[in-house]
Amino acid sequence: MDLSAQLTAVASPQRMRIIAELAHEPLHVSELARRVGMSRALLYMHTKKLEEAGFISSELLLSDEGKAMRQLRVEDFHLIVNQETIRQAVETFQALDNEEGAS
Amino acid sequence: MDLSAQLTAVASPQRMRIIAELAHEPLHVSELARRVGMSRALLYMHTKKLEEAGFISSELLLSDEGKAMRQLRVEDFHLIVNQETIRQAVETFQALDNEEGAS
DNA sequence: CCCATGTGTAAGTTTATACTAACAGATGGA
DNA sequence: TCCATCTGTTAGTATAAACTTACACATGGG
Repeated sequence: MDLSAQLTAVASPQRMRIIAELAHEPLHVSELARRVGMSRALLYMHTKKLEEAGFISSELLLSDEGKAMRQLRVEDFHLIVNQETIRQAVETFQALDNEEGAS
Repeated sequence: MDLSAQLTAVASPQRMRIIAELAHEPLHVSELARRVGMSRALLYMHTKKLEEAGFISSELLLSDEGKAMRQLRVEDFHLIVNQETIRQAVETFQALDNEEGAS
């Protein structure tokens, strides 16, 4: 997962809101949807991006009533964005472009 | 300029490429367009976003031949993205939402 | 005068992202 | 059985971002 994709995933205010909410405590999908005020379908798209970028993780649990629930939690992460890290990221995806073009 | 807007501005691979190029040396618009391989019109949109977010700055100069040229250069910046900075950013734009709603 | 270089910008198209509505299935309790 | 809760997913729409094309204008040199 390159820096650009990670930043794209985290740049959205809605997804920041999700991270902030989960940083307070892990929650299952429906409860999170209520707290941030969005549909599960939409939340699903956002959490999918966050999970692919490594910001959150999910685990299937059984609640006390025996119902399956997906619990979401925040992963530890620490991104630094400056000239140096950007230069490195650009070198990385230029290398990837060369591989594709060389076939 | 909030964190979300800054991250949105810098998350694009094309804009990262522009920053990396300008980090090497300041350039005028047409020269930068040639190096990154895009039209001036498109470059204008990208540099506008980068300038609004504070990543680059521009200055109108006169070249040796007396032609007006806009020189672009990278500003110093250092963004940190973790649970703490995201939590702060979310508080900030929730406060803004309240101001709007209170009118 | 015309051409090459530089500047900015408006208008339209295309593509990606965000979002809504609707479906299908499971469990436990009244 | 029916209702409330939970899960996942598809298909369509609406909005935003990215990109192209084309214009207008300035300077210096052949």
